[in-house]
Amino acid sequence: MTMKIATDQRSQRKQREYEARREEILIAAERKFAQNGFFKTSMAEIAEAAQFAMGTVYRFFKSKEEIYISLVEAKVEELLRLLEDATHSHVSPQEKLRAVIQVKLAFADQNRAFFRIYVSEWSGFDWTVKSAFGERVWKRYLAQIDLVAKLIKEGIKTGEFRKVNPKDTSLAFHGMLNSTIYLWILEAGPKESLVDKGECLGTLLLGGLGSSTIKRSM
Amino acid sequence: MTMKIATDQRSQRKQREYEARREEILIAAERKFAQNGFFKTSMAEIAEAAQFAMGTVYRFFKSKEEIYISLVEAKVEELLRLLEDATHSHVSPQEKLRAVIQVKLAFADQNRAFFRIYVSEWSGFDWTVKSAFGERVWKRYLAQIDLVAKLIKEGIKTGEFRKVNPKDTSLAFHGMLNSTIYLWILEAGPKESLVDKGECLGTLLLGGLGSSTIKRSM
DNA sequence: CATATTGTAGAATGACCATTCATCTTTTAG
DNA sequence: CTAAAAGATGAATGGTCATTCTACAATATG
Repeated sequence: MTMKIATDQRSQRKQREYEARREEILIAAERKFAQNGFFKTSMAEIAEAAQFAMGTVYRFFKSKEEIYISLVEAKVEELLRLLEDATHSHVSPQEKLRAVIQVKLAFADQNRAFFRIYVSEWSGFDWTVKSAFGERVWKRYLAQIDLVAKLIKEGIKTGEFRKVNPKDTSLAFHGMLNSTIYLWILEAGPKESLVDKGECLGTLLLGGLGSSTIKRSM
Repeated sequence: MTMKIATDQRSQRKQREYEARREEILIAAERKFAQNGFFKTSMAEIAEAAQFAMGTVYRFFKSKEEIYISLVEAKVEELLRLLEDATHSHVSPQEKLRAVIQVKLAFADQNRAFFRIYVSEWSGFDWTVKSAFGERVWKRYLAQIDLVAKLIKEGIKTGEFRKVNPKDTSLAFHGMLNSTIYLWILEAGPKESLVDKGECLGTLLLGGLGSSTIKRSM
């Protein structure tokens, strides 16, 4: 019996170590993919960056594609979850909208390397990796759009927002966010804070560019 | 002498035919690249689509990369020129902004296949093809942003626009446009008109989402 | 019409890289 | 300590192209 327990514990440790190694590979791969993209990153590079031999990497992932998929999918899901949470913890549509901005920008701030991949893929992804995957990621993106579209619809109902097409507007909103994030990734060293731009974006979206006296019900 | 002229004319025809063939290859390549992206399009496919043998394609372009570059660069330049023209033929910043929207959407409408490439590259391009090129294309994109940023600055000066950060706002504006274009490319058959969405985008940008009474001087 | 020149063809070459596998090393367990 | 088992290794394999090259066709020239 004691034997059994000891064995259990040891295999638990094994399990943990396995996960840790897997994680290390993912992190190394994230760095490489962000640097050179999917096609121009070789398994040899990934293995080297993770400090394993190629064969070993294959013990953890059955293909290069699988690494990529694991990477992107995990993060996309995390982001979506964060967004959902954020919108649950606010009441007015306007506040929710601002929360979405904050969450997304903060996430990008935290996951710079990943976003480098994601933003360049969200648009043209289907042709990169098998489409079953592309579709799953795409679904998540549409879910984000939907989430915001619902907010907008809600706001229209309460009279807080003008009568617009919710989906188109949500889409435009995401475009605003993504382009802001992407330029920041390309240009900024860690100098300017991405999150700071959220305030401006929120105001722009809500109040528009026109100079007619704006009532910003903060 | 007559000889000379005849030869000249013949060589002119040759010249024309050369250009025409080159063009044909570009068109075929555009279709293929839009379909499968840069990496997953082989020279064999391009050659077949253009109805030439591979060796022949290489008489016109020295590499696959060169085909891609010619393709994207020509269009990017055209778009930028169109945008510049459009902004010269209007007076108020607001009109100019709406013109930008119209031109860009109309261009996408006309160049569906190309935009499929462009929008997926504008963000993550550096890793696809040599960066000297990536940079040139990127410059054009920044030029678009600058163009609009200037409009905005102008509008702020005339009091027509609110006091915002012109560059950030311009960036957000382009994000709106690009995401709208891209979803349209992915989803729509030729059913809905992209250009029709321009009206909504313009109004959203100028008047914002907030329900405060908007004065749309349209 | 003959031949020189220019254009076309697509098979052969060579580089690259994901994946596999025979071998070596470490860990486990009796 | 020692024989299995499990893990790690990186050279070898095989497939996929971009690019080149040699042979073939069309066109120009005299």
